[in-house]
Parts: sequence; C-alpha cells; structure tokens
Amino acid sequence: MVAMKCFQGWGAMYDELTERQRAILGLIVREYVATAQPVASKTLVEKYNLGVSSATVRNEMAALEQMGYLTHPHTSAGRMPTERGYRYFVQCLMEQSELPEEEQRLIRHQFHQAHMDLDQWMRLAAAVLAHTAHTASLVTVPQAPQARLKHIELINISEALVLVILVTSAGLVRQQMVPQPHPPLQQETLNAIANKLNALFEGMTYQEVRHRIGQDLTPFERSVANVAALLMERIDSRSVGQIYRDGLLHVLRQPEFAEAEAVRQLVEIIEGRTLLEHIIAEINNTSGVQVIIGGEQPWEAIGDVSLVVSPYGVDGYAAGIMGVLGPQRMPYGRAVSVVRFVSDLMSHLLASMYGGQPLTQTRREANYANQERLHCKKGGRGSAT
Amino acid sequence: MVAMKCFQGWGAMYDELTERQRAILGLIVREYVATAQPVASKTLVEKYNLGVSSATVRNEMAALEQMGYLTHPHTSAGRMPTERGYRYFVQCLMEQSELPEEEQRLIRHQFHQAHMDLDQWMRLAAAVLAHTAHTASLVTVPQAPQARLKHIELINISEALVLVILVTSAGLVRQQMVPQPHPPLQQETLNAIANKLNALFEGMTYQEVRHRIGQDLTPFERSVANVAALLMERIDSRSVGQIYRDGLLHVLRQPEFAEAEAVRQLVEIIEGRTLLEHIIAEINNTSGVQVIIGGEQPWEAIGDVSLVVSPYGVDGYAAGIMGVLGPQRMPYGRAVSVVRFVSDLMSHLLASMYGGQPLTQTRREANYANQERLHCKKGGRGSAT
DNA sequence: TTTTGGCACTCGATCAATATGAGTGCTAAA
DNA sequence: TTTAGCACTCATATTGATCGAGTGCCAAAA
Repeated sequence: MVAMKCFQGWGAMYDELTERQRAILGLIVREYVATAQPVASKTLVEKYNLGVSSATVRNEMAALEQMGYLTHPHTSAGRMPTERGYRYFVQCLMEQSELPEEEQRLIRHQFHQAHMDLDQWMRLAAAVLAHTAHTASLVTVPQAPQARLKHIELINISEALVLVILVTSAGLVRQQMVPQPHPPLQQETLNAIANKLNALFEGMTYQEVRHRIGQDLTPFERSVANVAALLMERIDSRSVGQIYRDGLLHVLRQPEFAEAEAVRQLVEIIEGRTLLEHIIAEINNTSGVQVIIGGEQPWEAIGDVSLVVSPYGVDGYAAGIMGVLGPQRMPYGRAVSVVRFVSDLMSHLLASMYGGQPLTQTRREANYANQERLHCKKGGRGSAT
Repeated sequence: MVAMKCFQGWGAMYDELTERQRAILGLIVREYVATAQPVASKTLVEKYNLGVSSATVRNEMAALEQMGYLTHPHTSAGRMPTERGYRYFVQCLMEQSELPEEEQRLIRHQFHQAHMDLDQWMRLAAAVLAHTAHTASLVTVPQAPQARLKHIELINISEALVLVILVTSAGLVRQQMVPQPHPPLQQETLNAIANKLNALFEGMTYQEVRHRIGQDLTPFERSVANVAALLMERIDSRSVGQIYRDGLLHVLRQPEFAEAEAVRQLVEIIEGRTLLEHIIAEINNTSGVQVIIGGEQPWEAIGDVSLVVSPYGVDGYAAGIMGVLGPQRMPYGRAVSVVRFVSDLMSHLLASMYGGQPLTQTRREANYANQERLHCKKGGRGSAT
C-alpha cells in the first residue's frame, strides 16, 4: 500500500514504512505500554487476530528494528519500541481522541467550584492531570513578561509595621512588611501616601520605578517605593515561580522505577529546578501540546522519562506551562488529550479573569500537525490484505 | 555502678542497663547510623579501643538483645538497634549539642536576607533543614486559631473585575476577584466601600461577618462581604495549608530506600496528606522537639521512617510545625539540633513580625527532659567497676 | 564472679553448572 | 510473498558447593 506524507519533516520517515509495518508498530507500542513486557510475534498474532503467521510478523519486526523503530533487550526476547518508535507513534499512529464528555464536565465543574482562585486552580490542574493520565504532573504559575505596577496599598498593621501590598498589571499580588517611621503613621496618612505613589508609578516596571525614586519623596515613601521595586524585580527574576506538582506516586508504581537509581533520576527531574527550567524555557517558545520523549534529540539527559507539556495562559499577560511526566512507556494518547483539555480550560479561565486572548488560538493553528496526521491515517487502518 | 533515673517514664528502662551496656548500645547506634551495616563485636572493640575482648562485648550484646534493644538480621550478622534501641538512644544517650556557631550565623544571615517574606522564610526553612540534616524536610504554614478580619481593600482591575484583598489579624493576605456591578465603580467609590466594610467588620471571624451581612448593604457590598467571609472560612478550614517540602533526594540516597516499595511508602508519607495531617494533629498538642521513631507505639503505619519535628510560631497568633524525616537510621542528634534551632529562629522572626510571644518559652520549659538527661549522664561514662 | 580464648556452628553471599523455555533468525517449501 | 519448521541464543531459575563473617557457648584464666 502506498505510504502517505504524515507530518512535516517526517515525510521521509513515514515513507519508509508499509501500511502493515505501521499497523504492527502501532500494536507493539500499545501492547508494550499496556504490559511493560517486550512483545513477541506470537502474542501479537494471537491477541489481535492478524491474518498472518507469526513468522511474517517476525520479518516485519526485523525490518522495523533494522530501521530503528524497535529493539531487543536480548536475542530471545520480544520487541519493544525505541525512542524513534515512540516518536513515530506519537506523530503518525496515535489517535488523538478528545477526553470523554463525562470527564470534561466533571473537570470543568471542579474548576468552576474554585471561584477565581488562581492558587486553587493550579493545585487542581496538577491534581487533575496526575489523576487522569495516571502520571506525575507539573504546573508552573503563569508569569507576565515584565511586571508593571498596577496599584500599591499600605495597611497599618501595628505601631511598628506597615504592610505594603502590590498588584501588578497581570493581577499578581505580593505583600511585604516594612517598619513604621518614628512617629507611626495613621491609616489615613498611609492612604494618602499610597495615592501619591500610585499616581507616580502606575504602569512602570521595576527599573522605571527605581529610576523615578529620589526627588520629592519622604524617606518612608522612598522605602516603600524601593520595596515595591524589589517585589517586582523578584517577580521578574523568578523565571519560574512556584511549581505545583502532583502524582509522583503514580509514576513510582511503574515497573521502570523499581530500582532506586531510576527513582533518583526521576525525582531529580521533578524536584531539581535546573533541568526543569531548561525544559520550560524550551517549551515556552513553542505552541500547542509538545511531546518530549526520553533520550531523544536534545533530551538525552532525562533518560527514561517522557513529558507531555503545553504552554497555557493569556496572550501578552501571563504564560505558564503545564504537563505530565512519566516513563517513556506512557499512554501518550490519553496524556495529550488531558493536557490539551486542561491547558485550554485554564487559558480560558485566565482570559475571563484578566481579559485578553487565551493562548488557545495558536494551538488550533498548530493543529495542522494533527490534521495532517488524520489525513495520513486515512491511508489505512485495516489489517493486511 | 548504680543506674540513675534518666527521663520520666523511662526510669525503669534506664535501670535495666549497666553503664557498660549503655556505652555499647550508644556505640552500636552511632556506628550503625554511620555505616548502615550491622555492627560486629570485633569492629566495635577494634574501632573504639574498648578495654575488653570481643567475647565480652558479645555477651553484653546478647543481653541487650534479650532486653529488646538490639536485633540480628540473621545468626551470623552483627547487631543493629531496634526501635526501642533508638528510643533509648534518643532519650538517654544522645548528646544534644547546639548547632556550631558558624552554621548558626550562616542560617540567621540567610533568613535576614529574606526580609519579612513569609513565603520565602518557609521555603528557606525547608531548604536549611534538609541541607543541614541531610534528610527530607517539611514545614507547614503557621495557622491562626481563628482568622479575624483586619482589613479589606478593593482595587479596580478592569471594567469587569474588582480585586478584593483581605488581611487577617495574623497578617495572612488573601485575594480574590469579584465581578464589577453593572455600571462599573471607580477606584474612589471602591475606597469608600472598603472603608465602610472595614468599619463594620473589623475584628470579626467569618461567622460573625456572615451574621452581620444583610441590612443596609448594597448587593455589591454584600457580595464583597460574602467573599471576605469565604476567604476567612477557607483559611480556617485548611487545617494544614500549604506544606513546604525539600530534600527528598537526600533520603532517596539512603540504602534503606534502595527498593521501590520502601520509596513508595516514603513518598506516600511525604506527599499524601492523610498521614501527615494525623502526625501534625498529634504534634500540635505538644511542645518542644519531638522524635517519632519508625514503627513505635502509635506509629506502626509509618514503617521505617522516623521524624524529628517541632511546633513553632507565635503564641495565640499562628502555629505551624516543621521537621525532618528520614530512615530510622537517622542522625538524631544533628536532626534535633537543627530542628530546634530553626524552629526557634522562625518563632522569633514571626514574633518580631506580629508581636506576641514566640513559642520558644514552652520549649525551654520542656528542657527538663534535657537536663535530666545530662544529669543521668553524669552518672558515669567510665566502664563498670 | 567476671573475663577471655577458642572452637563449632549458622547462614548469607558468591559462583559455577545445569536445565528450561521463550522467542528469534533463517531456510526451504508452498 | 508467505509460512512451517528447526536450530540457535540467551535470560531466568535451580541446585549445589564453597567461603567467610560473626555469633554462641564452654572451659579455662583472672
């Protein structure tokens, strides 16, 4: 059967495989994902009623191995997908179903329960991703490109302390205590000061605020302005703010993490910031759901761990990423569905909170990949003739 | 030599052991903690220049095993402490040194860097505990007994949204968006409304706020008041709020977590909320640093994991717990030192922020245990007569 | 009465030899 | 092009033998 173009840049690769090889590769991936055991030619034939003998399947397997889609742990073992095999599966073979309507409704409901509470949304997103995909999950707080001051508020906490509350244009709120000046100020005076500072600094970045400090301000006002600048700088500098995690236990149950070394590596990815920041930086430049597979291309470092991640947020206001992570042997279809759904949902919720365009548009646009895939699939699902 | 009372309720147990047995038990615990290998009579004699032969040590070991302080993994292996052995060690044998001055200074410095930023303090506390004790660490956000409203602020975010900021008397800040009423309100109007609500509700709990809602308020004011009540209720209801964790990797490096099952159990304790809340509830009723050892008394469920925890906070304002957790085979001395130091430090910092008495007093008082211990030690270090 | 040297005994750990069987690769026939 | 059949490979499990660390105990010494 004639092979068809599947995905930009994968055309050549796609052409390598016959329809039957593609069917077999798909079954092997699915079977291996389900059982975590190398799959034998015989099991395949028996379980899926292929109309051919195991020997035929073996030949195809050998061909697929030759081309780098499968491996052998040892001579007398079944086949398992290589990274390249997974990649092909994800790009061309996987059906990208939507999440079942029932599940969608449940998730939406949970989010609407948490009225406009960003913190709870993040927590919930992490929980839903982990629970639905049976993997670990990560959600980063959406970050504005550069924090700009929206509003300062001063609150009299005691004779010794004043609370500075700062709201950025992206809606982030930060607070910090500062000492009262020598004769403590009353709330009304503080309000007046806040008004003055708001008039002066509204819409500025932390550098601009710093620059404007100095003339015609009392020492106390100056210290408040400095604190405001500091808080904004802190927001900007934390390239990733807090990270919400969940579902580590799900992943630990997988057999690939039966020994300590693998677990260590996994936890190092999840908890350690360096690698994560690297990944996040990479992802933020893309759009749509991305699948990162174990030791592929630039991700040799992450070993047996795969990620399915997506940026989300509001265009121009705030952008974060969320995703799930598990062993290479991961149910990619389900993972992609749920990551796409939840990131879309969050984007829309954030948009309704801040105004602005949810980051979904770019993703729809990115669906060319998806559509191409469907197109390529049309080529044939049926068993070999 | 006459045995002396060591610690309330442990007198009887203490009396069981001769001076030499105590010395040997202490050495075994220390050696086992250091090497993670069952310790043999010979190694003990050679390494510590005991003035006796290995046979003698063996006899004493047999006696200690008889009494339940030691075990055997198998016949031809050295001895290792039982839970009871660890307990005796912690209660009577461990020297409770302070953290080295150098280290104290460094830690204090780090905390003072993070000016009055509660979030950063917590993160830092978790990091310091984990790093210093080479274990995993937990820090819960200090919770006020009942949140009372200190201040409400309303900020005009857009034509569609108003940000409600709420400050409790304990200094916690929460925010939430509410929709603007039909003709959107200007910032000045919002200020007036905030003033009105502040005058009405200051100092009230969420129940009291709910009760006062209804008469002479506009629908918008009522919705703000409701949101405020909801936020305070949420603060109260989260018996433990966010939990800061760190250092999981340290623990995973320990040989007792070489196999997946142990790791699973550990992560279940750290990430799962149920068991943790149970522990926290138990601890909050006590004062001073507590040592929870693996499968002891009411803690059979936590298996091979030990905790060293302490409450901290400001008397009457806010109380949380912090601590470290690792395998039973844990450097208890160091862990106790650092937990005590950091919890004291945090208590003082919080007290300087909120006013009030730091929770340290009770701990000093609890030192009777410590002093008794020193007393008991005085009883004799030398070998038996 | 306590300590100690000595010796037998136990039992995990390690290694080699062997058997087992799952699954492939290849070849020759259909 | 497919397939039946068979040889081949290699992980896994089993057994047995050996080694040695460390204890337990006893009888002699202090």
